[in-house]
Amino acid sequence: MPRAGLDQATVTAAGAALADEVGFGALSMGLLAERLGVRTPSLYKHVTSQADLAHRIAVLALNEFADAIRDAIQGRAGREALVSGAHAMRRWVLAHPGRYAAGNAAVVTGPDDPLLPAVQRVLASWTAMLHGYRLDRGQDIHALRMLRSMLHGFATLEAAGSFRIATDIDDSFTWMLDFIDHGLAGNQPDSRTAP
Amino acid sequence: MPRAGLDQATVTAAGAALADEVGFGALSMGLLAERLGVRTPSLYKHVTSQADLAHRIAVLALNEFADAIRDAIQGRAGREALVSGAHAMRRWVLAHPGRYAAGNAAVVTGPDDPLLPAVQRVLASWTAMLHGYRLDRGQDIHALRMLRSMLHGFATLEAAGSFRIATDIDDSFTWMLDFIDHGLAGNQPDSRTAP
DNA sequence: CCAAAAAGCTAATCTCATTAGCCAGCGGTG
DNA sequence: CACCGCTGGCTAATGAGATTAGCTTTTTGG
Repeated sequence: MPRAGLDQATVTAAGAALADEVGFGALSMGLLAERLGVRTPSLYKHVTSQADLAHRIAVLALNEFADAIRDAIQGRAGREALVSGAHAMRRWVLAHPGRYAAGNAAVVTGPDDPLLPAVQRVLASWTAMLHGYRLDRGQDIHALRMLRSMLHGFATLEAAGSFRIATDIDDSFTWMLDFIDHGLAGNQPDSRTAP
Repeated sequence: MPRAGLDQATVTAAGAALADEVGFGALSMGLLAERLGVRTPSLYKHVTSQADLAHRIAVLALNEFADAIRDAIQGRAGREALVSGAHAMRRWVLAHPGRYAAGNAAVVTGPDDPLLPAVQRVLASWTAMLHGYRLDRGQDIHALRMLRSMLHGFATLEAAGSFRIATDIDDSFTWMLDFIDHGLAGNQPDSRTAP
């Protein structure tokens, strides 16, 4: 019988896809093996452990995530960049909840962990976007943390189904971005939208 | 030999304490049993399953969480209430990471789930706090969602050790609360603090 | 003091992750 | 074309955890 022809990348990609389908927490070696048409122990020829698999999925996920945000911010500035980037992030998380969870659960293991550059890429995009607001020195780090908190919090709460009231969640997200934009733009409500 | 004298409440409380110590994810029936000086199967005389235990911990946690926020907001309004409540929440999460994780992982199972009133209590406190800002009709729900996203996001990122830069995290938290307060107060930076 | 309910315990089952050891397909070499 | 070594897949076995079954003994109401 011919071999399945798996390799690290294939197994990782399949794991990521499966995590999106069944939830990162429900991802198991057995389920993944079945999905790949192989017996469970065979997976260990490509990943050293379930933790290793999870880490590889996280690296893959964070790079895709970084790509999505970078592309959404490209060529835009200020409010445009904020809104585009934030919506891209939200869309990506809703489309890839398992990958997002894997990325959040991952821990940097050492100085040459490929997770590190992936994380940096995400932060670099947000930082570049914030530069458009020309904040005072020292405010950048606070604004970045606030932005991350807000977007990450919104994404996880939404993914967890914690927004239960009927009011449209899209509206809340847009409202929140407006709030941030106005605040960052220096409390000058209409300065950016007036003709 | 005398009995250990356990009951549901004791087991749940011990489980919550253990979750705070070792992390909610590392909580196991065996570890809890050992902590209580009993054999693992004995726990099943008090909780029906590990999922049941986790749910009970979540209910306990959310009620304690609600208490902390209610107490912090009591007797204050506007910025005072926001800052006090937010700091109380942050302090509570840092002191009880396992409980907080249990509360987040919990899912409402039915219409008479005791988790429901606990969640409502938390939301009610935040809603009451926001009333102090006299927002326009329809804005409340958006502001509430933004507040939850921001605080939950900050708390989870901080608990996960995701804020790695040296800059003081306390400062970022305070900066974020100022940002929110200013925005909610209607983009009138000094209207609330001027004599 | 007695009987039933409650709370512990041991032994056994099941699900998973992981390891050990065997065997066959594949690619390159003579 | 036959051969060799590596690699990827397989079966069998181990070990941690959750959970269940069934037995025993403390507790408690009468």
